[in-house]
Amino acid sequence: MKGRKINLEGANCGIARSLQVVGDWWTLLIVRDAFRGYQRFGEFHKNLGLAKNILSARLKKLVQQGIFAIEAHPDSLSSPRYVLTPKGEKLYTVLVALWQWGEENCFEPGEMDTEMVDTIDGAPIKALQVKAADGRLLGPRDFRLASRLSSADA
Amino acid sequence: MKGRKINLEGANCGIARSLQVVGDWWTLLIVRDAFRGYQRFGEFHKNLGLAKNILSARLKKLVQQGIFAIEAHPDSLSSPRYVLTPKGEKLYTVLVALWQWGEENCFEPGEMDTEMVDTIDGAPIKALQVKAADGRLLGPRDFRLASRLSSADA
DNA sequence: TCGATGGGTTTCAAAATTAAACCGAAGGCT
DNA sequence: AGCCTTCGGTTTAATTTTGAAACCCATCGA
Repeated sequence: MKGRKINLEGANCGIARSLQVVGDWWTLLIVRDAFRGYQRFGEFHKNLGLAKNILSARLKKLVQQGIFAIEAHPDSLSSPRYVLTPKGEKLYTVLVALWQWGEENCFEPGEMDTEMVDTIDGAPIKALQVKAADGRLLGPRDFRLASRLSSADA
Repeated sequence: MKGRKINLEGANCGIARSLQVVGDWWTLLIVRDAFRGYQRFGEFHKNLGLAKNILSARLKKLVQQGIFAIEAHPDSLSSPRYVLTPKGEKLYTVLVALWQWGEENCFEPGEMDTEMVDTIDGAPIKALQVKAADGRLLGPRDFRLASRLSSADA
């Protein structure tokens, strides 16, 4: 995946396309921090501890791809702020999914000391669930990929 | 992120932990293909077009981390099969989230010709939604990270 | 037995990541 | 004004990772 390219097979797949955008090391952590309220280069840098040139490259790429927009703070010529665009904000579902999977599968019970809570009432948010069109809960093997056009697939 | 390590700050975060496991290039595509039914080294290799040494390294890591298990096909000494463990299968929510984000944000309207459908009735699955404990729909800015222990945070 | 597959490992070049040094602009202080 | 610090990067050089291709070996089929 050297040149940020994926073979053609995958390019037609939503997952592959998403990963082309946010599959880089650090990228989703930068986005996560943006949700935490970070906006400035130095904030991301200090919090994540990644090399500045890499952060610079990632932010540049993310701005190009419309995940972040640069806000050149209007009231002064101060340093640029990187703010999530609506497209970037929509990644929250991905972050929640990763958070939940990590919480369930990558921590000792009771090890994790933070949680995602509802801003309004402070209650933990509900676990994400994959559901069928009619609302049935779907498990890991209850869905498949199907061709939308042409014949109704096998 | 060179040595597959994340700084301490992030290590306490479910997202960071998840990415330590599945944040590598190719990894989630390998998992995706596993959901498609691929099990053999050569299948992943041919379909993804990644270098064999990298595939080898990824599979090894994923097996170690309990995402895949090796099934040494019982009825013969044939080649190993890489099958998802329950832990690996639970990644489907992450894949669905990435799929949906990609579909909405990385394709021209009508460009994508596949979809995720319910195995039972073939209907497209419902869009994932982040919800509050009480069922309210939560938007990108309607949640935050909170400390679980100690004082009730600011 | 011979060639072809499958499933890797080894090797080496190309590319990405890193840490650290450097740089210019803006702000604060005296 | 001069000086120092901070911020937001870029540049450079060393280290890692990745990728492509070559190679290995066990099994399979004829």
